[in-house]
Amino acid sequence: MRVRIAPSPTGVPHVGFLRTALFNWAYARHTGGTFVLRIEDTDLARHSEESYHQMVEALRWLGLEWDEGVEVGGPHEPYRQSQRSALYADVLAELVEGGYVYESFSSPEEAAERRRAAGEDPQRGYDNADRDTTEEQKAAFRAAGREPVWRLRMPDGDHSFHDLVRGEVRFPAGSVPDYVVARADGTPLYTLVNPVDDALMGITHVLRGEDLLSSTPRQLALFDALKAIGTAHVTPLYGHMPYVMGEGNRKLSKRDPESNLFVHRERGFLPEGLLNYLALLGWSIGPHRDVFTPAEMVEAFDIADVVASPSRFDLKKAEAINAAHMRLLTPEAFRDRVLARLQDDGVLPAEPTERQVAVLAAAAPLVQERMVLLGEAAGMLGFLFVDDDALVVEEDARGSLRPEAADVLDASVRALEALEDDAWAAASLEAALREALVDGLGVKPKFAFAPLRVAVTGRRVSPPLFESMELLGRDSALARLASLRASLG
RNA sequence: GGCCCCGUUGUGUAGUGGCCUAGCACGCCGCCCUCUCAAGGCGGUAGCGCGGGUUCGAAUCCCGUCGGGGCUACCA
Repeated sequence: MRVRIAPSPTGVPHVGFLRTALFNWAYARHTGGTFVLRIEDTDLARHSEESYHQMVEALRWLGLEWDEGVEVGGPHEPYRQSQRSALYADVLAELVEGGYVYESFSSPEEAAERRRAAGEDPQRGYDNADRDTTEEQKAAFRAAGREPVWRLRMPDGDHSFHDLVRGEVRFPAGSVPDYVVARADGTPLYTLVNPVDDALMGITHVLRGEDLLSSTPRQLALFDALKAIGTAHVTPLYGHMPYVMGEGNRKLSKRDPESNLFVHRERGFLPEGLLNYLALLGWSIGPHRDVFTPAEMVEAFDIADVVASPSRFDLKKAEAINAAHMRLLTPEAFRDRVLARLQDDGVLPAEPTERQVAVLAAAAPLVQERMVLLGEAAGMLGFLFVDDDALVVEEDARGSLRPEAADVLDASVRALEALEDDAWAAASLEAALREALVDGLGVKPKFAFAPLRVAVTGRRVSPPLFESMELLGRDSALARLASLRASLG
């Protein structure tokens, strides 16, 4: 079993493509087959090296490692079409020799005109009229300075095949015209190159996007010819993945930020979280369950279980799945990922101090089930790694303060200062503050602790207050209480 | 226009003739818990596009219809 993905590096990595890549990868891993990465960069005008690197990076970030292909090599090198021109020229020559392709001099306008003259819809395209052009006519065209393209002669009759996800698909005779496989100058088109590479690389299953469904009869016809000339030995089975939709009723567009894998990474999705969500777009691991690991997916995945109908990319659901994966992480793994993210965000240095490492280790478990995305780490934990006088009290936090905040802070400071140094721990802090504020001032817990949270963390939402104060330490906590108190006048 | 694909609550799905008074998850709403926010618990909201068949029985099979999408390049 050999599958491949063949991205055209013309943009940023799109989640729809990545979902297709994921299904290919999972199927290969499930069956013990081989996953190939080939780059379709025949259209030099549109592809970019930067985009190529992004494709590779995106696949690796998601953990979709390929067994053969660019960067890792393999028995069918090279894996970039732009470097395989000689191969295509050979195959084209053999197709010409075998009479499977022919020279076609009609321009699109001429074909349309003939359709009109015959009373047909000109939009039906080329009409196979050049199949019988005589050598004399060809000579005349050439004498007139005209150049032909090469077209594959489509077999007569209906074209049907068994799609791995949709079942039997049939195209009636005459609905698929002979199509162009190479330009006049011999440069091959995608229509030739894609099946030729699949043939040469021994691809057995082509799992690709639904947009290619209607070109399948043409590729199957080419495969027949390739087999006849000895280039292909097996015809792959085809399966077409449904679209990933965006807002409204349209495909998730390249211009839609949600389509860009890197914006999700930047926001702090876990690779396994996003992978899990992508898998849910058209596949289900089973009833009553939708959170699973890549390994569990590999174990369960079968292309036959992919649904045929398009699905909408739902960021809310994606985030919920990611949140579940955050909680699934071991505390150590979670801490490590948070550390890396905090470093990326400039909250912690590349070489954190022992103290910072210790604080993070103690703090991470406090936020593991409060975070949906890694990107929230800086906001949730930043207060632990900032100097007291540099703490920013956010606007909405300050705005949430009630009139009794000053009294609460005063009482808190008094109670806290009375606390022995070795009693500076969450449980005793809570006991002391409850006594002073709830019992002493008669303020409801909800309102008693809010000003403290704002003072200590600068935010309305934070890790648990007493644990936070313990981590911060006595001096820092008291300084922040005093600071907010002073700003209240 | 032609051809192709698709059609279960707002979203993703389970469902392959009786287990379906259609399950699960996300979302949304409410309640509980609670130092915030989460997490967790409980409850609620909302669906088989429509019309005909076939059958004792249809979300499941057939036909039609409507709706949506795609393809229809000397792009990939």
